[in-house]
Amino acid sequence: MYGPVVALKGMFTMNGNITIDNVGDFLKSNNIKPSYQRIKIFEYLLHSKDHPHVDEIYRALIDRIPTLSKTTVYNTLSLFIEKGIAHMITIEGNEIRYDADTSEHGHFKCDSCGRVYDFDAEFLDIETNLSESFIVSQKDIFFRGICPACNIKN
Amino acid sequence: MYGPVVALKGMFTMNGNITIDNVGDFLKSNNIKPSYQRIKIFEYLLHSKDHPHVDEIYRALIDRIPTLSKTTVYNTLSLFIEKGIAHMITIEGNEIRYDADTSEHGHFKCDSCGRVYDFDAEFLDIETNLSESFIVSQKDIFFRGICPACNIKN
DNA sequence: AATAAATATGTAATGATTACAATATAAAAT
DNA sequence: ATTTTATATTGTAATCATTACATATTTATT
Repeated sequence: MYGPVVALKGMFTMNGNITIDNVGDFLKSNNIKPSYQRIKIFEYLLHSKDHPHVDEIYRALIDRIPTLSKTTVYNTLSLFIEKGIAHMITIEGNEIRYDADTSEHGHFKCDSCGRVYDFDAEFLDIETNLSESFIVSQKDIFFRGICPACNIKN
Repeated sequence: MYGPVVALKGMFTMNGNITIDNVGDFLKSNNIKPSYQRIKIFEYLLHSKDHPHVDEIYRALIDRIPTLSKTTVYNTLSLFIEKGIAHMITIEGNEIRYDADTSEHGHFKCDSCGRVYDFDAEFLDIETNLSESFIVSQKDIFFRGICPACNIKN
């Protein structure tokens, strides 16, 4: 799961500005055939900072790809997750959000405005009583509360 | 939010065996009128270890409360969350689960069998770069992977 | 008991996700 | 190049959890 692709992953998730060609190569190197839709969807994931739902991705791309189907967005995201180049993040129960930044980081959701913020977190520091027999493949940290912008207003 | 009720909370969430009367008092002390449905729903939350969805709660209680409505389950859980005696936990995108254990702990979901395990985690140890202007009211840690039982099988 | 307030219920509506069959595109083979 | 095969995309319909809302029931108050 964490083969030589990891380096590429870092390269792409750290800076937000990459070209179409690179995304194609990136998909190929993860055993994903780089169709136009897949490239555009992954590009959007990379550049969007707000952990979009499927509907946001669809609405953002429908102008450029008039034939785009929501099913394709669902299928493509499932594929990305299966191949490990995107994460499904669990912010709230009834809306699935996606994140191309597969590096470990936390999410903060503001209960007032609904915005989702990223933050860095030292996952290695978390001490748990989980036995070694549990194979952990993904770690998520999720905080909620009131963000600075909303705190000032009220 | 963290008033004198905290002690009671601890009392109830640590051991699983309590009487109906206690739950009634507990609800009252949290400004919730203890109707029969509310008591039964909270009892089920307390005794179930698998972080049930609404549907599980409903199916578990419909025999004892034949007139029970799913809407009541939803309303009641929303009330519990509003009053701070239950948490909505975000295990996966399309299913909301509930937990009466409001003490800080992590959840592990097995990708193979789907079971959800609790584990203790030292939340205070988590170092983040979140500015102090963020008011954090809830912290969740969520791991996923393969549990020991499924690991042996495969 | 009568009135008012709070709870519970049932039905219908919403909205995200999935299933599935059909179409289109790309790759491989002859 | 044409046929064949596999892969990807699309659209429609079905499913399922959740919410909205109006009605009925229960509980509390006078």
